[in-house]
Amino acid sequence: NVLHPMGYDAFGLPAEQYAIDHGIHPAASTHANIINFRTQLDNIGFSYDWDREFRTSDPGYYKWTQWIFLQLFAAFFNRHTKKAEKIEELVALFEKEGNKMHTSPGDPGLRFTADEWENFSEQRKMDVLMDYRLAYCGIGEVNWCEALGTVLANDEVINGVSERGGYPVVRKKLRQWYLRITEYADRLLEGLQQVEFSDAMKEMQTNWIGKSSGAEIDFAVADQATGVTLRVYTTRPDTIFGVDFMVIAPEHELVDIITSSGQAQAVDDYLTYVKSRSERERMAEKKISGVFTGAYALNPFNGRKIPVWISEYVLAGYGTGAIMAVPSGDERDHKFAIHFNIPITNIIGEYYNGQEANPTKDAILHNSGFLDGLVMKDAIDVAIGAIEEKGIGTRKVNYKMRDAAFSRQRYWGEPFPIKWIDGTAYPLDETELPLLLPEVDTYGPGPGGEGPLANLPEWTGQHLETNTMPGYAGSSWYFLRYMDPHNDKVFADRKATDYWGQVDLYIGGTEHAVGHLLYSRMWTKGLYDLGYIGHDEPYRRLVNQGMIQGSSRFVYRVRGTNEFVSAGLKENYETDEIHVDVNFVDGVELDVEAFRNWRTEYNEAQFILEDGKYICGTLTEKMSKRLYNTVNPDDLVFKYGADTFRMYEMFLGPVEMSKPWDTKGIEGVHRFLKKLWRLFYDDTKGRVWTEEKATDAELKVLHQTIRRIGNDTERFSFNTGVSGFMIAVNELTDLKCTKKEILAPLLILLTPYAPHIAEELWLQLGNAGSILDASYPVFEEKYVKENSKEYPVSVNGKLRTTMNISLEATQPEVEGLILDNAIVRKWMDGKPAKRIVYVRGKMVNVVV
RNA sequence: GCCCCGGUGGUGAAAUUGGUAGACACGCAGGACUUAAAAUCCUGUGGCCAGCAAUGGCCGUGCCGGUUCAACUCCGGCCCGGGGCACCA
Repeated sequence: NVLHPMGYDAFGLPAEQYAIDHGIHPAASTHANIINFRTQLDNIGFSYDWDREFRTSDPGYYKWTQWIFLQLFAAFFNRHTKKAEKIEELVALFEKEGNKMHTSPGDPGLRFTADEWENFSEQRKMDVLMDYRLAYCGIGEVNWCEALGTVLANDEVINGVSERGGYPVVRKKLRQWYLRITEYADRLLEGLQQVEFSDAMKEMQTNWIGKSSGAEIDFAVADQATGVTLRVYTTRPDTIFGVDFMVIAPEHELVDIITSSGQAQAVDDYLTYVKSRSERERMAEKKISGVFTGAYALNPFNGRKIPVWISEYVLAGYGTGAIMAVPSGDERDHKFAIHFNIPITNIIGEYYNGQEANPTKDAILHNSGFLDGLVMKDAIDVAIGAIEEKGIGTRKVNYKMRDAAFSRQRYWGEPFPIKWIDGTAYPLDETELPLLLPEVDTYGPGPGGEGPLANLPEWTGQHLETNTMPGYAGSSWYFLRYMDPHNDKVFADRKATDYWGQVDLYIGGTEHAVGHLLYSRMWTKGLYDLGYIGHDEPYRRLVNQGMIQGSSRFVYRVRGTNEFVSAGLKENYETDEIHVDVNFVDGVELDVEAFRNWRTEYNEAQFILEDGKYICGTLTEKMSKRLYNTVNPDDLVFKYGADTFRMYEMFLGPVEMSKPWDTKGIEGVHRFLKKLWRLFYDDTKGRVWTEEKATDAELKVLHQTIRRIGNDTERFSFNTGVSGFMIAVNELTDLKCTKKEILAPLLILLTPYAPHIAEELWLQLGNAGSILDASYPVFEEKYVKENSKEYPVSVNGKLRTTMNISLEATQPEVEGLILDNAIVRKWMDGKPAKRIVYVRGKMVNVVV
């Protein structure tokens, strides 16, 4: 019993941007695109269960996206039980014992007793709770994209520009909603051990989470009022005697406090410089820069004075925003020391060559006080022990992953079910869901960096949140909705989600590694913790399909002219490269006339040919309309039929592999299907299949094939599976085997590959019942007769017969034509039909 | 810079995990049927050498070494291509 659904993730930035660019409402453009997708999917003959179809932009769906958001809003992560729990339970604990057992993830320094909690104002209580919630609102540095007018998640920013559109992105402090995914860091890591993802995928997620263990250490700052300490995070406390300087991030809170008067101007200048640099510049050119604060920290073990510097290579957002620099062991620290002439202490003896840092853990420590003589990897624990004993630090685990930005200043997304009263966010009641996305006339940004909803008086009048949720909100739980798509009482009935359980097989691209796949894993864990579903990993097995790439063609226009030079001669001219529609190109040779007719500007184009031909340049790149290298599956389906098309795609190679689309070889697959057909029906003799008993040799072929294709299917090796069928058909042809006993079982195996032909032959064999799922799209079928001999000719799989046979009408024309002559003309290699007759339900007679 | 994944005929690729490398298909060459096409069928097709021939020999999975009776497969070091991360202490 297989759940094979399809639906549309229709909210989000791309859809809205497309709508803005084309001046239409996103709901309209989304709808038009869905209609188009559906037609193409049907054409290829996918057996999706369309009864379960939905769109994430439907109120009936996003009602539950909002509902799940409210559950996350009303939950916190209990670090002792390591799971999400209801926020009321936390409130009950606060009332009993304050927060001593549950420190605030958003404000780690916050401590209060039960009495203090009682005396907090309503607003204060809500503020405190906000710092615990799994979905929370806070002020944070975010990736702000001015051109898109919105905040982007880290994974939506590539090299300092937006993934969508390539616009500049800057850091900006804004009020934002977040998901506290960092609380799930360990669970997300552990979960990877029980799922079947590729090593590459697991590694991407592991690196993104970026768990590291070490220690936080407090260094006293010299000549300061008592109590001023500098807290650093390090994974290598064993190197503490090799610390030659400290570095704090430019945004660090101690910058103002510890900077000496003598260095004030220099520090000020440096901070100005850092501010002037965009995120992009910082990433592009990693210049060594920094400034001395004038202050010194004290090594807690030998009292040595260590200069404190400021540099942008230390990130404010990671660890404590401050590091202890060990130049002999860390490349960046080493370069910094050399650049600013800071003396380097060697603590690893001959492992350090004076030229470059050595990050080894195998050296024996020198110049290291009580750690002298220990191997570094053993010294780590010894050092942490001493640090904890002295009360100047603790063992500490850190993660690179940050909480996920969850709000967008856009229109086309789920509205937050949140009301703001006196600066405090209150959830709407469940009965108020769905909070409908209002109609708007324009999508321009609202005042003060707010979203378009802020322009609506009836919206802001109700104090509703003006941000909307990001594109990944709806896609974070849709697989659960497929299990129970029409339920209007709950997001999915527990019986349904328990029955279907995890997604057994998930097919998707690696681009989702650190986005969708991480977010949906977190949502699943949250719903599991709160008792709404019975499993905490959404996907049991993930397969990364390769991408079919486009093969682009270019023409070369001589600059400033309307003259085009063939690729082989272009070096002799100064030319501009122009993408040309691949449909005008046969291989690499341009159809000059088709090109002239393409656009009016080319009507008068002149060509400089080589050997009488115009040869185009080529490049393999992603398939995109913009690059004119798309192939429309409909055309190939029309020419060869859906079955040939499907089978050829499988035959191309392993599913995981990307490759340029090339129809070279599609004839071979088409020939296979025709050959298979001839085991059942002969061009001249008509029906040839029989009820005879099979021989041992024939049974051997059948059973070898069952085994081979069974194995190939298990291994996802569809390309070799296709080969398996070809071998079987060749062998059966050699044996002249036309026996139903052998052929019928093969049709069952063939069904996923060539469903229409398999189905039609199955029925022709007189078998009861369909081998296809009832939801399968059924195409037109034609049924022709020649001299009263019957020829079923599959139109689903579109096997072209030899058109030499002359066909006669056997029935007068009747009602409900499903074919017109234009279609038949293409079918019949340009020959028009004399008459098209619709008979016997779905059957059609065609006369040419 | 770091981390993954690849590299096999003219082409797409197989090789069930250490056991006859190149299955299957495309392309190409030759042949049969046909007035001729189309369709279909048959034969050959990694390279070099010997032979009229059946056939035989040698070399071959990016490069160089190693382990093994046996290596596309395992180990070490390079080269090239694709993808990911990017100052995370």
